[in-house]
Amino acid sequence: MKNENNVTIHDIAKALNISGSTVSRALNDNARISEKTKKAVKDMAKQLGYQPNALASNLRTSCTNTIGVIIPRISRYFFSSAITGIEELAREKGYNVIICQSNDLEERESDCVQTLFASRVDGVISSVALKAENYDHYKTFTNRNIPLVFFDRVVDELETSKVVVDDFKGGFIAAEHLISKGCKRIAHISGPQHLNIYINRLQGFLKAMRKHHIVVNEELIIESPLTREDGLRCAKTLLESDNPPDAIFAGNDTTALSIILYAKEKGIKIPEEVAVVGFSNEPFSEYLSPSLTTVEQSGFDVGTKATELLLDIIQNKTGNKQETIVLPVNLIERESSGKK
Amino acid sequence: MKNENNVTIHDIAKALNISGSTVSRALNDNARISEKTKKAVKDMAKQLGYQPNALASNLRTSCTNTIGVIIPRISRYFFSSAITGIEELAREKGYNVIICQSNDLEERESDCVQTLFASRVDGVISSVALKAENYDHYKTFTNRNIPLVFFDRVVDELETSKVVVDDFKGGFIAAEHLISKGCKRIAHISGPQHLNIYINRLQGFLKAMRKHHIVVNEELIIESPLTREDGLRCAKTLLESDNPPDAIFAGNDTTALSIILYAKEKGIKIPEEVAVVGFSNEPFSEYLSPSLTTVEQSGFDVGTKATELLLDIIQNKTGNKQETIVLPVNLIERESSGKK
DNA sequence: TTGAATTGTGCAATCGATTGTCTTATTATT
DNA sequence: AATAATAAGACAATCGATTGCACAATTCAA
Repeated sequence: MKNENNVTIHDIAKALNISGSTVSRALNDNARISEKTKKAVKDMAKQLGYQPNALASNLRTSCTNTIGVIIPRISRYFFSSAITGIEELAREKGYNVIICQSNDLEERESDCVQTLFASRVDGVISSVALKAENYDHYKTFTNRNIPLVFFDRVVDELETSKVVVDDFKGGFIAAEHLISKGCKRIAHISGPQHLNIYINRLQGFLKAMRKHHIVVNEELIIESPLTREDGLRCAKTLLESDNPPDAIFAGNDTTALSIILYAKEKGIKIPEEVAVVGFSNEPFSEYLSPSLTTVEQSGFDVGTKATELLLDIIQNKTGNKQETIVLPVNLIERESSGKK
Repeated sequence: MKNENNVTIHDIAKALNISGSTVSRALNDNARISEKTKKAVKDMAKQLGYQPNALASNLRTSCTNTIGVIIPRISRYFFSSAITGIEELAREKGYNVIICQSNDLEERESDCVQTLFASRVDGVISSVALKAENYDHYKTFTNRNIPLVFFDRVVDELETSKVVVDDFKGGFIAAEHLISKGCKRIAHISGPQHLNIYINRLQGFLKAMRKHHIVVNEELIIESPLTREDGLRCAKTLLESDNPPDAIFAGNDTTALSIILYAKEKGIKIPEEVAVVGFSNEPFSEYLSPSLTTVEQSGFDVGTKATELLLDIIQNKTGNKQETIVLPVNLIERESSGKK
């Protein structure tokens, strides 16, 4: 068992009989230090196994080179790939990433904010919790000018830069696709209407309906938390009604999955009796049978873009430009809507 | 735009006309401070919107209440659920979590180690990169007595506490299950043999074969990195041979997926012509058709257990007990091995 | 009443790296 | 040769919270 072997710049300084400040500057390639000294310092640092103590440095410079991420749940593929995108770019630019999960709860989200603030992150990327209705906790950052970028689940109330996918267009192309397949009674299972993404998907859907002069039946638009369980409830409601729809555009793939499973159980044929389109292109969607037609959104791209935006703000401090970036989506046609 | 509004204990001290040390002690509920003063301090702290600066505290106490996690890739469900388990418990115990992805590369893994060390994490939980063959970088932690716990992907070379699932038993029950279904020529696609998990799965498989007096044909045991692509190669090799197997136990679900897709493409019937069993119970496995029989392992439980172990070491510092905890697995029977 | 014990706070050093300012040595300029 | 300019490095303060020790005020025992 070796001893605490924590080498500091002062140990290097002592070994070379120079001052700590010189060591610090040498390690940071400061112009005021001669090449000779720099080399000596760096060699000695390596020899002693010196590893900088980020805590000390951060305290002094009050900049941690760390960005915080708040997401609902890491185990959802969209979010984990967003994180991959965030981490990739952040690391490349020399930033660390701290991840917190809100589990879609407001209280947890508030905890995450405190945690990240206590860690003095340089900026934050967040996607809000489904069940949050109050966003005051984010003021911890905005009040102190800590850059904040939202992605995917954004709310108008929070005035920051945002990165979203084109949910409106996603809803539109999903609906238009179903219309092109000859469907007439098209239902939509929408998500919580305080979140823009679900509002936009619904609006896109409605736009397509109007464009093609299809009367929208109110009974065919239902709101849902879009979970596996609630998806079953929706499936039941829609498919067991007196006048069931001939197509369903589900607010996400999870709900579409519930519908497919329910239909299979009841012997309802997809896509012949009811066509189904989801949203997200979750990894499982491709392997369902029938495979699921869905709107693809790249978590990786969203994460990367959000990070790009955040680092710009951190580094330039160019005031509050408050951009909203919209990334493209595209339809992946599969069997559930009739593709052979 | 508000000003930098960073309240420190000294601001509280000034406001109450007491010293900083008293404020610090009051906030930490030190016994030497009177209740009256404590209350005054806490009220003032709230009033001024004080938020402790973890950096300063960490620097002084050289303990960050943070644990580091190194995993191959967050987007694999097993790992993301492990993280969920880690985070859950860590948060409950007052620890933060920093996550780094190695992308299965040795170099990246080494970077992660540096990053976490620079952040002075109190302990580390790791699952090694597939492509790592040298593990010296972990000495950064072990040399300095920073607690380290491995999970799932562990190597004997590293002498630390470990949490794994019962891969041996997993291999055994998978094989025995296939045998019970009447399969005679059973193939196994194994993973890299420098990782215990794959060694153990293979050994469990072999044990079952021996137990049931089935001769193991060497051609039927192949090693693979277990990716989607390589799975196809394996499927081709096995299914197009002159004497194809009547069952395949794949080292993971991804490879099993490749086999199912390949078989579907070639019109080979599963499970009639060839039965398939996977490992992990990925989210998609249930929805494949045929649905995939697989060995379930709970990432969440593994993560939780690893955290429990790590926090024990951090808090008790009870030397190097070097436990290895083995969590149970169980077989989930589905269509790919004959379940109706 | 006096010395001892107890209680409540303040002082100042500390963690390790950074940085503004000062000092000394060296080189350039006229 | 004398002065200015530059280069290389040292000193010491600083970031914010913690903590060993000192000290004053109060209480208690004898």
